[in-house]
Amino acid sequence: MAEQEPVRELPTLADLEEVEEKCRKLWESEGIYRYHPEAQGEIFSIDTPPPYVSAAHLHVGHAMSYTQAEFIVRFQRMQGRKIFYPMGFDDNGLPTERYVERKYKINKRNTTRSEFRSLCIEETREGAKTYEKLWRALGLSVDWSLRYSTIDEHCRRTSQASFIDLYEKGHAYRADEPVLWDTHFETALSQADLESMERKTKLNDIAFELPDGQQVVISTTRPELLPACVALYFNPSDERYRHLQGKQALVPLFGQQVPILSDEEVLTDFGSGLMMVCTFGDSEDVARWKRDGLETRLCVEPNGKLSDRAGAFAGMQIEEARKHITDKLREAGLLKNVQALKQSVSVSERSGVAAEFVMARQWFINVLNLQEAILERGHQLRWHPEWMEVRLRDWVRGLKYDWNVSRQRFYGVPFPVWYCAGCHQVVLPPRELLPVDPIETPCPVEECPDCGSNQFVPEEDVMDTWMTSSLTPLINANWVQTAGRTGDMSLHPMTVRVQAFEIIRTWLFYTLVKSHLHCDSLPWTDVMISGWGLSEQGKKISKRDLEQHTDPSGYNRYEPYSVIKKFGADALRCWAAKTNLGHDSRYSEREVKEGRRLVIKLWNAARFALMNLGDFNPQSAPIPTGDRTVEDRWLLARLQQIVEQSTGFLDSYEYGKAFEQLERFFWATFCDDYLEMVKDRFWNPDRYPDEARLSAQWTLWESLRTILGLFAPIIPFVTEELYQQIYRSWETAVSLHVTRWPQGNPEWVTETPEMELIETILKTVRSLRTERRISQTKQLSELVLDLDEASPRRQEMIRSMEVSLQAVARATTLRFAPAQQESGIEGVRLEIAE
RNA sequence: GGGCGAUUAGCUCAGUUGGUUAGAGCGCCGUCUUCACACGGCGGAGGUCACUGGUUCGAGUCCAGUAUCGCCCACCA
Repeated sequence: MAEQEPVRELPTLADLEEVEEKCRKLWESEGIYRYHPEAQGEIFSIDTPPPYVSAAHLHVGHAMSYTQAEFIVRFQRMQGRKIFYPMGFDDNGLPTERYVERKYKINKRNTTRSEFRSLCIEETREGAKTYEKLWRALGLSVDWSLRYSTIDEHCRRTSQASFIDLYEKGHAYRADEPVLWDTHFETALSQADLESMERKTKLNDIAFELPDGQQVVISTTRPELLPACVALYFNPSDERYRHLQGKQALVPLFGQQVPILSDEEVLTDFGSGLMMVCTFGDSEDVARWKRDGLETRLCVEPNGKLSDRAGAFAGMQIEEARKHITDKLREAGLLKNVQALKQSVSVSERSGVAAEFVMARQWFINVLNLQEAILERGHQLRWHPEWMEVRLRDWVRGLKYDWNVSRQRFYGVPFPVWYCAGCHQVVLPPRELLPVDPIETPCPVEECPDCGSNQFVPEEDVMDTWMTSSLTPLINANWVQTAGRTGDMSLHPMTVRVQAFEIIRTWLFYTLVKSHLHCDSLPWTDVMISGWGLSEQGKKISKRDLEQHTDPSGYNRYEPYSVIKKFGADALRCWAAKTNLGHDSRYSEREVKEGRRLVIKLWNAARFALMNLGDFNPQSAPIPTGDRTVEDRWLLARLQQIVEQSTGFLDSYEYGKAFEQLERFFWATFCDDYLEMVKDRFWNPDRYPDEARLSAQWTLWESLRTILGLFAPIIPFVTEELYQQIYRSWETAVSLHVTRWPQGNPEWVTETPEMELIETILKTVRSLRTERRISQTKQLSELVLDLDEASPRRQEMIRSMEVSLQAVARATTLRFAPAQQESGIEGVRLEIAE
């Protein structure tokens, strides 16, 4: 125990911001979030999303999901676990590149790789500062010494080692195939980079000519792909076209001959029942091209313009070409019909442009052959909430392609690969050289082991950003053994992955794949999936929302840092705590204000307690629970129940339920009822034996301390300050957040049947006061109880509780006499007098 | 077209394994200020628990179906 005297008075709460700042400084200077590898105990480690720093349009939704995870961290820390809580930043990827492109008005074509990269690095550094400032302001109990950035040396080494390991184990392959392509960023994409979008389009019926001069009509939404047309298909059961089997048709405007083939999957009732297949309009075209060995006639260039194959239309963008080709067909009388059609198309998630197919040589990771294994892994995880698992299941079952990991971009981790100029053999560097950039580093191998050539070509592509972020558990566990980094493979699998639902198909899925392939294990044992914070209207908070509501004072109601400035981090956290895990939540400033009210109420309740503890010595012998007054035992019994429930809820990630019942208990039971009942013992000490007053003091002292502990994970700041002001000098822990989670006391559970009477009388008297416009705190001259019709047993019980009843009514005297008002207790009537 | 989630008081939401007159906060109405807090206390009004059937002694809670909203997925060219 410390030497200093306890604070015997709490000031009124003047400045919340100041209190929070004080706590931040304390936590930092005491290093209470530090991970201690050498300490004893069970590890609780958290794999938390490294945000895209450049997409720095932070809103309260981000604050919500990070905070929800952090409630659990604080709880587990107080449970005595060794907390490993790193924070990462994801600097790779198209979001960063797009941000830089827009900010500096540059693109892939008019800048150099190194210039582009340095701008990205600069921007991400700035972005990371904004995030770190917010996370600290929010009170996230992150160990900042464990931070990583997906572009830093350790992460590059880890991703490159991952690639090499996968290659050596035969899970990575290079293939020249039609790949999903983003014509804006001019890079390949993977299936996970797509999202589907509804759009209105036109279904065009176009006439093709047969050798005999007859016409057949096909239906297509993409007439601009006529130059790429390689076949027509009909359904073999379709009598209209059966006679065409094996014949050739002439493509209008472009003149190539294409075979007419049949396929059972062609719908007879869609359009004319005759479809054209191009290289490539969609994934179905790709499938038929592969299956039937169709010709390859690409007409869309990587930049989204039509190639020379399109003749007069070459150089036009797709949309533009569509219009011109349609016009031309119409002029020629070959456009037989046009109808509106609603269509869902795959677009690139990052650029929003429709995905095309382009032939390109790319690196792939085998995932199609892992579907069963990953489903099994997914099932081994403990999901919170459980129903989120179906999102992974649906995604894995719907996989169509292996994972394309090549990106024709600048800002990302390079492939650690050279190719032999002679025989194209893949050449990999030894692991100790990692990370490498093959563009800047000469190939470490002198001559090709296959052909002896000493000329090598570097791989110029970078890896998909998920190649790195899928490794966060291995980055944290220092799988590649980077010197000087904290963490080792005892951390893998980690305890819990926390993230929102939309990246289950990417981050969660790919991470499962990586740990499965590298370590034959799960990456973590638990996953905690949060929902989204939405606008008041229930919509995704957009960049425009953030910009529109900026008022001159600099306050923006969706911007978490200004919310914290205005209402306090504790208040914002309360809002996050009110949303059940996995559910979206409409942001509501009202709810944040409610949180602030709770913080203030807590302060004031503590202030009240302290006012009555001036002569209390916590080192004296406690009064045994059994010897305390019925009110005190009643409070303690309820508190014990709350302790047990809170613990159970938080253990199963149900912070929302824990908070809800705790808040209700604190406000209604502790403040409104218990504190009111206990006042009389302090205001009129002469009516009570010393033990009754001491009983109240012990109960206040212990229950307030317990309440602070229970609230600590949700509202860490104000509870810390109260701990420091009131309890610190009597305890050893430097911070509330490294004290043990409240255990309560099994002895607190006692039966207090009398309290039912007291509560009933309290309610009735309050009601009468309100009805007669008497202040609740005003001392009444008299409480009259009429027991004439009560049972002898009840009479006896009531008479034994005179002091309590008088106290609860705040009456100077208690008299038994006839009365008129129903008391709520059978056979008992009462009356009050001012 | 398939899947998941939601539908409970004016608003935002709780309602554990089906069990007596369905809860909270905000808002509203009324009222109370020497003695923690008016960012407070007390009292009150307000709900055919989306709809239709079914199981049951009994359903907001279980089953089937319908509708509306949101999200995810899906090749109808």
